[in-house]
Amino acid sequence: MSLTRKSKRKAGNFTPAKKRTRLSREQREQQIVEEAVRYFAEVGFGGQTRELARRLGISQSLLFRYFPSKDAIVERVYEEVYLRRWKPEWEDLLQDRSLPLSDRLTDFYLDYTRTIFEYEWVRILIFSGIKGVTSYQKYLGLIRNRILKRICIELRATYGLPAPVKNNVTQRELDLAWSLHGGIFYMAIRKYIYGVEKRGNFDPAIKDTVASFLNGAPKTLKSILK
Amino acid sequence: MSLTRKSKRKAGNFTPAKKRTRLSREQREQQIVEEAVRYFAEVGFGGQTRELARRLGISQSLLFRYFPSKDAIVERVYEEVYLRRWKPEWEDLLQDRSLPLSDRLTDFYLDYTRTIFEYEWVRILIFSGIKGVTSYQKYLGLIRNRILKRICIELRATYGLPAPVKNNVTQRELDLAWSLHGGIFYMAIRKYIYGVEKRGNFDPAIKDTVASFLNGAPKTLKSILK
DNA sequence: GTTTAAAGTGATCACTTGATCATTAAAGCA
DNA sequence: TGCTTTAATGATCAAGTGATCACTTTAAAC
Repeated sequence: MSLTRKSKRKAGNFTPAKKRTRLSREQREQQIVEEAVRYFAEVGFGGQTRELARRLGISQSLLFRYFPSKDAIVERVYEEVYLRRWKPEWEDLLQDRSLPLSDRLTDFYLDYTRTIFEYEWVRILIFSGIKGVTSYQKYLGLIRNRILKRICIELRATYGLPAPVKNNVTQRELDLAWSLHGGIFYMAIRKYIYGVEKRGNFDPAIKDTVASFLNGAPKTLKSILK
Repeated sequence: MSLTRKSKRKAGNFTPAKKRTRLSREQREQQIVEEAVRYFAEVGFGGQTRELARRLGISQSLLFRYFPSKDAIVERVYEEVYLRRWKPEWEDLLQDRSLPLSDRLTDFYLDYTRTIFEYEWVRILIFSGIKGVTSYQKYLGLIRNRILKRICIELRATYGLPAPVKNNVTQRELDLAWSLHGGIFYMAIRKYIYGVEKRGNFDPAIKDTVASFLNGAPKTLKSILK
């Protein structure tokens, strides 16, 4: 490619019969955000505004009429991805003692992974960790406090161990719950980050993992809690 | 800042008494690689050659006398990080049936994590996944074939299950081993990617995780293998 | 001390990339 | 239909960014 910028400009002679589509503020913004999620999930946050605009079929400058900067778009992408995917009913399900714990845990992880195991979600989550963004740290806080802590409490209740004082579980218990969670989440990493997993359905693997955890953790827990 | 590029050049009048250090080809190359590992681990592969040169205290152009392109530097960083950390003795340890399997598994994961749980290693591994680099896919292949498959075979031998034909274990068995591995590896991700873990020593968590796995997996395995 | 091979540098190129702004053109309203 | 509002655009700026190359300097060989 040897054309200079200048000659490129001059070359634009025949106008290719374009018609501007004029959307409402809200519609266009929504459209930009959706495409930004897709685009940045694919290429990372190093992606260019020009390419994003091209995919949207709009001019690059229009992006800056909706967002003050690229960073603002990125910030919005986080929001979109993290906040829209938390189901409060997960917490209820986990502590519904009318069901066996094995059913609760299995159902939770089947639904959790159905919600989370998605190309865009997993990749943006990893990208944001790398960029040092705190949104995902907040998200991990939710997992820890709303899910894993709950799991520890229910494990104690189910296997005849003393209930924790003021819901304070020990670090070692929590670590055990993290290893369950991490084992399941790592399936998503293998699939969406490394592309070494082709299958779409992890349900059998998840069921086995939860079953194995429930077979083994109680004994370990008992020894942890003396 | 309103200086143009041109005026900036002209402004360089007093020379700050610099003395070039002249190293041998091998020494300088080694130095560049080492700093590149540190630098790219910190900021990702989007980092600039100018900044890398600044950290090395050399001119940016010198980098291109040692590597034909930035990509070549990146490629070298992968090599450095992946290939130098595989210990063949791990495979021997895992199949040494004179030791109880629980000892073998625990010792392996304690040593594996001591080798791998390092800022540079974990971050570059994640970056390379994002860039679609195949080196890490190869690495995951090693884990799968040399470690996890071995673990499945030893589990069968230890718990009186039929040995696999030609060392071919089932997908479900392998998934279970992956969930152990992922659970442990996810600790590193939480620490080095998300920075939500401050402690340096994961040994107790690893011991508990392995113990819990060995308590629970055999029963699940038996049902998997009918 | 001189010579000289090669390590090292500064200036510069060509291109990229986020951001700005004067201008253009759709759509709603009179 | 003409008027007004504001969504949308193209050209352009300024600061990067990887890469190149003619020239400079160092340290080992003689």
